[in-house]
Amino acid sequence: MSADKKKITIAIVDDHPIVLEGLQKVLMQAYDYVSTICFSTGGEFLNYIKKSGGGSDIVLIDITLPDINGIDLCREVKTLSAATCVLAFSNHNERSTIMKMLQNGASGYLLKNSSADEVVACINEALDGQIALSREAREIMAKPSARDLQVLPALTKREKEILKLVADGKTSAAIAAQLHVSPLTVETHRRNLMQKFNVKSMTAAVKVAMENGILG
Amino acid sequence: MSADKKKITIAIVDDHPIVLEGLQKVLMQAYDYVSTICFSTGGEFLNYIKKSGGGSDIVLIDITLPDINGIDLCREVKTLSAATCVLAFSNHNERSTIMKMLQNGASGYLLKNSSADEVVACINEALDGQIALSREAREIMAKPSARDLQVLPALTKREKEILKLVADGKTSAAIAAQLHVSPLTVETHRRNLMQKFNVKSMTAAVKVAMENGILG
DNA sequence: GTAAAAATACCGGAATACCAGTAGATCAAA
DNA sequence: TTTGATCTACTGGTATTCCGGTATTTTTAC
Repeated sequence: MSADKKKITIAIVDDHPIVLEGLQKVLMQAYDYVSTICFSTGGEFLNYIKKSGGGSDIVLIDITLPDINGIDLCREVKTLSAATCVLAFSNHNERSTIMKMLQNGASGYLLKNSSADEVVACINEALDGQIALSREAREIMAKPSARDLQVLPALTKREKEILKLVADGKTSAAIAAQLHVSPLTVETHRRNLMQKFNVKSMTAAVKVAMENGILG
Repeated sequence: MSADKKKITIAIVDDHPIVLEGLQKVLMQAYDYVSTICFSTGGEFLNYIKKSGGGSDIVLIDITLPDINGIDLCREVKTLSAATCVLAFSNHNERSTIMKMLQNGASGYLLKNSSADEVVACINEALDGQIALSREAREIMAKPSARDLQVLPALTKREKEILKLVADGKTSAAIAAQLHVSPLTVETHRRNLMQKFNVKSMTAAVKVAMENGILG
């Protein structure tokens, strides 16, 4: 892989100083003409884009950040500066997370356990206009589990509210009293919830909801 | 802080090559007389201890490793080589995880978002024979939440089995048939489960169990 | 302004879960 | 070997959920 002749700018947004150090070291070794610029929060990077007018060629974004999640940050970056290639650099190995990043305009996804070579290879692919996934990310995308394909039911506000109260062990009567509605209404919501989750009892509905982070 | 005159050996066990690079860079800058040695699995490090007879002065261990968890690895390291100071270097910010590491003989706990200075300071403290916690780890230890203090009920094999089936939406009759016992027995287990979790319905029990990773 | 979605509400009845208390059988550890 | 924990099982009764179908009102969105 020949080094790029024109100077490229790589930004890194990660709140782990040690990771910042490691990436900088790896990138300096791999590229002759590169400048790296580090940020520990999403806000700092967005400010930089606005002030510098254009931003970096590449940005590596951690999913977990102190002020904003990497998925939303990715969308904002692409809105402000469409030319910037966003690569996720994260520990999250859920298929749904990778999907969300790509949906929001990311050019690729790197698991944090990627080797230095892999990181550099992915950056090159991204610069080349391709979608760059690290080895493990590719594997995750290749074999979706049954759970990945299961479409989560869209719950209404009221349904979520009632689901939470049911999960707290409250009876329909107690919930009705608390929400100032008829117990019969609560019963209807329960039934709709079970239908949406495609389960036979609220116990199972709570389990599925917990698995998918809808509750708690 | 004056640099140590005698040569110290720092081992790092982490399956993230970038973190390895970063730590190496930081340690090289901070210490004149230091040699670092990296491992990406717990097994590799244990082999190294056995072969080298004694191991390193300090070892930084990630909690999440491919072959063994950092807590068990810590215990094994201390058994093989009591003189080695173990420092956890992890993303896990649960109070219970920090407690478990300390219980198993760790000399300290560093969150991965620690600064380079903090890492060096903690290593020095550990070398000095003290317990070294990073700023955030100290904060976590200082204010335990209600959930941290809540003692999880110890469930028997059978209880776990029945809890899982209940969470799948099965009725007592169905569970009884599956396990070849009386439905009345299943009812008794249900009641004991609710009592242990201190909740009023199995729905709530499932929620608490899911929150604490008892259920898949 | 109108159609779709959501929230509300009802009936009757069957199924199931929850409650309180008790107790024999089994098995592992002290 | 005896004690404690676990698993098993029962009686009898009450409370609650779940099922089916239906329908009005309020919000939301195009």
